[in-house]
Amino acid sequence: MKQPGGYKTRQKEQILQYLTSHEGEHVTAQELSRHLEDEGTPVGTATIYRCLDQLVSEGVLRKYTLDSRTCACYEYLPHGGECSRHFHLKCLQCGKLYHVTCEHLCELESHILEHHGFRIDQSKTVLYGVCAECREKQ
Amino acid sequence: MKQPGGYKTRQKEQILQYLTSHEGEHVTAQELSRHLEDEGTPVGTATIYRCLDQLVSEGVLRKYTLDSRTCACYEYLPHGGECSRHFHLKCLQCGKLYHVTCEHLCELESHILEHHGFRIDQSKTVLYGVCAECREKQ
DNA sequence: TTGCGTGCAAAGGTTTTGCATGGCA
DNA sequence: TGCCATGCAAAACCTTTGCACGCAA
Repeated sequence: MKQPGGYKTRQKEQILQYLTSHEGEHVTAQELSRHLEDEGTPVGTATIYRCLDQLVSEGVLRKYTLDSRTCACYEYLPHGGECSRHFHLKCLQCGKLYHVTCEHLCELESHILEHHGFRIDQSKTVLYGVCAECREKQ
Repeated sequence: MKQPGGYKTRQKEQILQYLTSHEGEHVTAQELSRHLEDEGTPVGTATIYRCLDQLVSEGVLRKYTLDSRTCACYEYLPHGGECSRHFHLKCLQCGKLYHVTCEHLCELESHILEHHGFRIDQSKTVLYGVCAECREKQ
């Protein structure tokens, strides 16, 4: 999580606006570019990538690289700072992101720290899998 | 998991040989290419990718896409894939990847499945944090 | 001999970089 | 005014594809 970030520009606001209105979904740079063009307010590719990177380093977005896609996905993180206190479960099928606060996970964290010497950074960690809803559909 | 695959060639054997001798590590196509060139037995890029894809579809290798890397990683699956039930811990500072097989993690998996209805896919999940070595340095 | 495997080069797609210009504060 | 942000184009990368030739079975 860094400083407030630089100037406020039309491009930056539009990019963030799109991401926030697609909470819980993963968005690619290309989708974003296409959307902004359709809106009649195109933004250069380089700018899109630069803004996304900036938002990621500010902790506003999270960057994913899913196997199914050939390109990176970005997702808005709604709960800001709170996300460092719980784990994230990301459904590979519907793309939904679940925020889980659970003693088991806290225990896991301390177990790994004590027995494996590794301090997990919850804000960077995402557990991937398939959620209950999607499993029922099958 | 498919049939035995086609002909046996020098290139195919060397690629598999490298992967098996680096069990537990994530290898990229580029590293593989570089290695084979250093050995004095270079293999064309296209061939490398074609062989890797083939081995993945045969279930011999697993393909990853880690966030930190921009390219895909491949890993040999020692026991036909089913027994490689371990989690990955990735150090954000030194970049090292740790493979952890631990009952605690298996329990965690079943806990999340039972209590949260979410089936974790270990092959897609990487726990990020800081390893013991890097923490000592600080 | 048959047809898959290989290597080269070119194409394709995503992301980054250089540089001059534009715009916020 | 001082910087950062933007846009364009080109570059840098990773991966795939087309095609002629090579080689395993």
